Amino acid sequence: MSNYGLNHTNYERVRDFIRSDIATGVYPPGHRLKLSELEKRYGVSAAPIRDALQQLQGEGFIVFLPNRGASVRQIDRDFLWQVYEIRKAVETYFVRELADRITPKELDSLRKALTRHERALAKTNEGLIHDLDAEFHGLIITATKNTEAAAILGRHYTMIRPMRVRFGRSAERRQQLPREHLAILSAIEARDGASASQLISQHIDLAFEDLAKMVLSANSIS
Amino acid sequence: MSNYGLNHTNYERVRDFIRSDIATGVYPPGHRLKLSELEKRYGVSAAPIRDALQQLQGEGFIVFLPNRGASVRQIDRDFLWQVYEIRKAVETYFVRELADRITPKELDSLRKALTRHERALAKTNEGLIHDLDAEFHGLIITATKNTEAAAILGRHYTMIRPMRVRFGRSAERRQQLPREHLAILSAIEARDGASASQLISQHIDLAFEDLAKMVLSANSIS
DNA sequence: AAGTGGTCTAGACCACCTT
DNA sequence: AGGTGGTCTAGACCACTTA
Repeated sequence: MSNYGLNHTNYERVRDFIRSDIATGVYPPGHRLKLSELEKRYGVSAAPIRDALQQLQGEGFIVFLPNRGASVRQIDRDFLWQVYEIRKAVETYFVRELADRITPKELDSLRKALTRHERALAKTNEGLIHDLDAEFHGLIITATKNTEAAAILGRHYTMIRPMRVRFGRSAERRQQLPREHLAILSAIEARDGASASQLISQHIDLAFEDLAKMVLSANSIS
Repeated sequence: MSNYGLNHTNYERVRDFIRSDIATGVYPPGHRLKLSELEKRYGVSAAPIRDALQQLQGEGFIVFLPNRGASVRQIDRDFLWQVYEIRKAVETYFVRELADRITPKELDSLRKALTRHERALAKTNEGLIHDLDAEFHGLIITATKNTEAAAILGRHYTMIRPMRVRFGRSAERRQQLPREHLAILSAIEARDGASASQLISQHIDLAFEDLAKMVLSANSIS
């Protein structure tokens, strides 16, 4: 395993590799993470791998069963709904707060993120689209300086990424997405917290409905 | 170590013991959790203790520094503020949703929790007061069936417990607390989500201001 | 009863701090 | 350089599954 990144210990590197491998779908939901396989893949022995897995269990990415080790967390419809409810609660609140106190620099980074997102939507790379969508929403939370909230929502984004990438977005939704982001951005620029909050609430509802629809129709054909 | 509880492995038992020892102030913020000491205290070797510590790092209770092991997370004023902001975002949202759909049974458990809290306030057991306060707020989230939100807020409650217990509440606050809870409960009973949301927002603001004041005055004398 | 794979112990190794 | 304490390896042990 390379020394890539700034992490100094094996368990930190292994943790970041496994988290990334879960986010990119290398290990699908429910996949059993066996020590022997992980030892081969990452070239270290059991202890640093167990350290990494336990930390990821604390973060909610994997689940341990006593004497049965770890598997990747299953993302069912109910969990998906819970995550979107939390996003709505947190993002509607924070965007309202933010509208009053956002700086020109922060506004500029939001505009740039929106531009990047628009450009990505022309292509069909679902992973990139998801990440730039996440970036836009992440910047709103980052601007409020609430690192704890940013960490929680960031973990949620990472957890649902594989599902989002796998099922994609409907064509209409893909068209609507940057418009909704622009509307939110404009409301923030106009210092209209109430509107921004209202818009982001609708935006998250639509995102959830679209995802739920795509998941459902995918299930019914398979 | 006893087989107390339903946990089947040593790392699970150790994890629960350490989490509880952090919540009750046995290990204060900043305390370095040395393996040799923990091995003696819990009667097991390094591996299950490391497993437990890594999981607690994932949950946010402790922090690892590379090659320096684990210490209990420091709760500074900024983190406290972040946690209360998240509580406001989540609880104002969920109580609004809940007002429409709460069942008589859930209402009853809220009433009972309030009664227990009122009785506890007569005594001066800060730990119990905190736990029953947490119970009331926890029941609101539990009633929404969002286990992920309940887990997040529950962790936050556990993290700030030692500080809350150490600095206590002002006499006025202690008087006000059950009245505010009653007002929130009444608004929920009246199916008035907007009022309940508004009341819980003020309630959390007052709780934060009181805590911040107590911490500040304690700092200025010490 | 054998096989698989997770959990735990003992001890080596190594990074960092102190003298 | 020596000491402290965290990290990692090898292997024993043990729970659970399958035959």
